[in-house]
Amino acid sequence: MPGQNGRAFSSRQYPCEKCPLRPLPVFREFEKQELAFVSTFKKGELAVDKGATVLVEGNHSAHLYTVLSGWAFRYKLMSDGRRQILNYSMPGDLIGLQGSLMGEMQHSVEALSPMLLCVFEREYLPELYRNHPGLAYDITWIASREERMLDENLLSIGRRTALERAAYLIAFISSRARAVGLNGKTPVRIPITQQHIADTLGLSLVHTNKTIRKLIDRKLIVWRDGGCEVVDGERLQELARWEGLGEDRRPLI
Amino acid sequence: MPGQNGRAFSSRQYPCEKCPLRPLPVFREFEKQELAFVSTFKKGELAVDKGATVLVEGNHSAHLYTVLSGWAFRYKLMSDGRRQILNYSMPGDLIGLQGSLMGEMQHSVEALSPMLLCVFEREYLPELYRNHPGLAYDITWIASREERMLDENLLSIGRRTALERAAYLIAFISSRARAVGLNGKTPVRIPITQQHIADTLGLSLVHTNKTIRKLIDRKLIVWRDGGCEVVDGERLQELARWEGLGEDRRPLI
DNA sequence: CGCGGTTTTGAGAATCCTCAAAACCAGTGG
DNA sequence: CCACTGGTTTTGAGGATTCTCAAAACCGCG
Repeated sequence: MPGQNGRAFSSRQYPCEKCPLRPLPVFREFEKQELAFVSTFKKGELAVDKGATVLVEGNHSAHLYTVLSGWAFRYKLMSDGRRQILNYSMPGDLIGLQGSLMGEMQHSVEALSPMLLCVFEREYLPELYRNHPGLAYDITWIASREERMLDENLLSIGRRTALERAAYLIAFISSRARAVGLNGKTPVRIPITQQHIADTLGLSLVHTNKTIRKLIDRKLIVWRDGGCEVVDGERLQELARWEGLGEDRRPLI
Repeated sequence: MPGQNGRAFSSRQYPCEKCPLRPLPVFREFEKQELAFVSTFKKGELAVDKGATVLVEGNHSAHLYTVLSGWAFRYKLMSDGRRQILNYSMPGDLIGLQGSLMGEMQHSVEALSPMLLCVFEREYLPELYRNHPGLAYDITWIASREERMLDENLLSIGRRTALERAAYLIAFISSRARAVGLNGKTPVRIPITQQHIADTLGLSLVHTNKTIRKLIDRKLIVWRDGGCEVVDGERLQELARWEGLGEDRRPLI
């Protein structure tokens, strides 16, 4: 049943055994039985359009997703409309864990590009914890990784200057994208607008624009096709005074 | 062996069965066998002085702690000394989970007051996951709760005005403290300096002082004995445009 | 060509910063 | 009891950053 509300449920297309992400070197090897369970845990796939809302703050979601392809962002709104983007999601990332654990979503998620999501049933989570301690550990690990990213973002918004912040954000997203193989011969195009950047950095749109322009003028990034590409990641990272991702292999649920 | 480095290891004083925190209504009931395991999981207690560093960024910690009493804060430093406080810890909170899962600590923790900590061995964590899925779930839940708090803090720093931010922070800490029964007849005294507040809100000390003063002048808080007390939590929350904690019962490891 | 979304520019105003010094306060030692 | 000390809070002032308002330019798309 395609098309409703920017969503389309498809029957499964990628069986977990042939997951296009799993072979990537960032993801740790899985036991055969772990893979088997994940496979039963997976209910199907969901295609969402660019701009579609995947999860809504305040809702009680029955599902949990892993991004197969595409980009999204997680955000919170204040009652008067102020928006804060909390983090970005890209292939391999889990979406909606907080909601699955705590009942109610405390943030919303919106697609930045067309996406393909693996859908998992929240109600199988207890079984996962009962019978697959390794996977349970992985899920905690993933939650902890998100926490680490938030720590870093908090440091950034709280203590970096506008220019450093912008440099950090773009270097950060680009590093993560690189880790999941989103760089072909040409660098990844990060599909965000300056409004998204502003809402991530805690700056106004106007000032964000002037800041981004500096990065462009210094030839650290380019802006094209409604998105941004990193030209010189090294200098970007240096400008941000950022130590880098420092991530090893990680699990993929 | 008391005294070294502001720490003192004591043999166990509070057996888990007589935990002074567990009876509080915020904490969910535990199964007998869960309690038994937590009891074996607990290695002893650690007393730390005010100002002592409990965990250091970059270190590989063998332990995991639960706060029995006292206050602490979690923070990150940039190479040039800028500090960002990420969150506060109070009785019932777990400390050092990130380090236990990911190997290396990505933040430091410092005591705001004398503290008593329950010490757990990190190496028993796999056993916990293997034999106590309920507790494993709880740990993930706790990680997720921390993530939720960080989301909220990020929204605050990114999108609230200085006055709203200060109001939010104090209302937030005070709500959490109230939940774990830190309010006697008189309101809790939050043992922080304005420098801590500045480093949490991402503001300078001078501006923080002027902002806090407004809260005092409006009789929303008082400042005394080197700390702050909430006078009117309702109006504080309203001023911050904050929805409140909205927390149900939670596990206590 | 017209349209909506996005980026860019300019300008004055508000917020927030740094620097610098004073006031305050608890604890320490004379 | 008093002076001294270090940490914390307070005040003032000028300057930098960032904001809001407003409008223009740009750009892909129907």
